[in-house]
Formats: sequence, C-alpha cells, structure tokens
Amino acid sequence: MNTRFAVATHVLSLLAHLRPEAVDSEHIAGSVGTNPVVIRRLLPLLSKAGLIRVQMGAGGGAHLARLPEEITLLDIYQAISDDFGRFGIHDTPNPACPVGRKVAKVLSAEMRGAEQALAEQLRGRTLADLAVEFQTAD
Amino acid sequence: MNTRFAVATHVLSLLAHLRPEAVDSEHIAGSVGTNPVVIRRLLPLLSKAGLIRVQMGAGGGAHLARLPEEITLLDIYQAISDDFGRFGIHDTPNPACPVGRKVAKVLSAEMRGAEQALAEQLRGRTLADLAVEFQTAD
DNA sequence: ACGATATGTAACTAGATTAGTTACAGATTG
DNA sequence: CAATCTGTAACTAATCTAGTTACATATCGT
Repeated sequence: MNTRFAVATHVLSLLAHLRPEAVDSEHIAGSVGTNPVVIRRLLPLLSKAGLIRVQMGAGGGAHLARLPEEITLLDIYQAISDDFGRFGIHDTPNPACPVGRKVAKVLSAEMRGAEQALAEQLRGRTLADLAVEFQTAD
Repeated sequence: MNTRFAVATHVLSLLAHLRPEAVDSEHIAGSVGTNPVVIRRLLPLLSKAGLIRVQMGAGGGAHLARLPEEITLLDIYQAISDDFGRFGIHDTPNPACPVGRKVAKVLSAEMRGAEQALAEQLRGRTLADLAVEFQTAD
C-alpha cells in the first residue's frame, strides 16, 4: 500500500505543531515511526511544491513555508503524486471492437472527473483544520 | 498500476453493447486484449455484486443482470475493491508524540471524506452514459 | 579553518501486488 | 456422453514500496 500521502500529511502536521522551529529528519522519523532516509526522500518533494523550506547542515531541518491555513490536503496530494492518478487503464484493447477502440478515451475522461471530485474535496481541507482535530480529546 | 477498474468497466460496457447476448471469457478477453483467465477472475466479483449473471458450461458466458442505466461506476468500483481505500496509513507512529498518537484517527477521517467525494462522482455516472460516449464519432 | 551535524541520493534488500500463463476440476448443454 | 465454459490453483515476471547502509555535499558555531 502507498502510505506517502499519510506520511507527508503526518510530517507537515508535525511541522505545524512545532512551528516555527526547524525539525531534522531523525526527529520527524521518530514521530512517524520510520527510517530518517524515508523522510529525507519525502522532504524534497514537499520543498519543490513550496510547502516547506529545508536547510542542510548543522542546526538545519525542515519548517513550514506557509501558514497551516494556507496548505491544503490537495497541495500535499499533488506534491507527492508524480504525475497524477491512481486509476490505470489497460494498454492493449482491441481496435477492431467498437468498445475496445474508444475505451481509453472514454475511461480517461471518467477518471479525470473522478480525480477532480477527489481534488475538490481535498482542496477544502487545510493543515489548520487537521490541527483542530489533533487537539481534541482522545 | 491497477487496471481492474478499467478492465471491469470495459467488460460491462461490452456486455451492454451486446446485450442481451451471453458472452464467453475468450470473446471478452479478445476485446480487452488480455488472457481469458484474467477475465474469469474478474467475473465472480461482478457477479457477487449483482451486476452480471454468469453461466458455466457449453453456450454459457456472462450477461448484464440490470439495465445499463441502473449500473453506476460506483457499483463497479465497489465490486472490484476488496475492502476499501486507495489511501494507506503508516502503521507504527510514535504514541509518545502528540501528532503520532492521533494521526491514524485524524487521517482515516480525512480519507473517508475523500473517498466519499470520489464515490459521489462515480455514483452519478452509469453504463448508459458511457454507451453514449462510445457511440460518438472518433 | 575545522569539526560536528544535517540533507540529498545512490545502492541494495525484502515483501507485496499485478498481470499473464498453463493446467485442470466441475458445471452445463444438447 | 462429448463438447464447452467457468472457477481456481500454481507458477512466473515485472513493478512498487519501504527499509536500510553508506557517503558526498552543505552549513553552522567556535
């Protein structure tokens, strides 16, 4: 299973919690429960998306580049998704069949619609919304 | 990549196209461009979901159990999704961390919301809608 | 300048998942 | 009873993910 979205959201929630302090990959990994290298492979993706800033060297680490209310779950989803889409389409349909000839075009349109609905939901939730959830009683 | 949703939708669109004729797995596989066994592994899932009826033996095959306008893409999506979820959650967060302690609960709620938005979009599209797309000019 | 510290990244391993394939038992038809 | 078709087991190859070790590079503080 792909846990990158969960780990990325965990990391950013942690950075929001400790803001504006810079946190190193070992500390983050301790909270996530994984290896620091797994975190260090994730940080460049979040950095390129403009969600965090990372500093190398002694005293370095990662911190949020924006306010928690300005980072949506869609930002995170897009940052860790290479291109887009978790729906795959089979690649060798039969062009001699009326269905096979157009299935790629028809299905990709449907999948775009589905991804769009997913994206709109994620766009409506921010790290600040999640922070409230983290603070409620168990 | 997971192409089961695409293949399942292809199969059902083909059965809608050839309705009410029963189609065997070899014929279906010829349209999809795969091995008949791949299709035969899919048919029981669609059958259990009540989308098709399958008959063994000579002259057998699969045919739609409902009208195309009564089969939604959500029906298909749920039929082929073992339990649920395109999102995975990492399994060993640190319970000593305020974020790690609640991350599974908070994230699963967000993921449910995202899946729900996806489901609502898929619920609004039927095999009959797709049939129109298959019939438009190239 | 230098030593300590932290990221970025390559390389490798193990495990899970997917699709494809062969083979065959069981069901159904005529 | 012979032909046909599904259901399913077993195996392979390819791909993906996470975890791990190792190290080059960058940065800070003294």
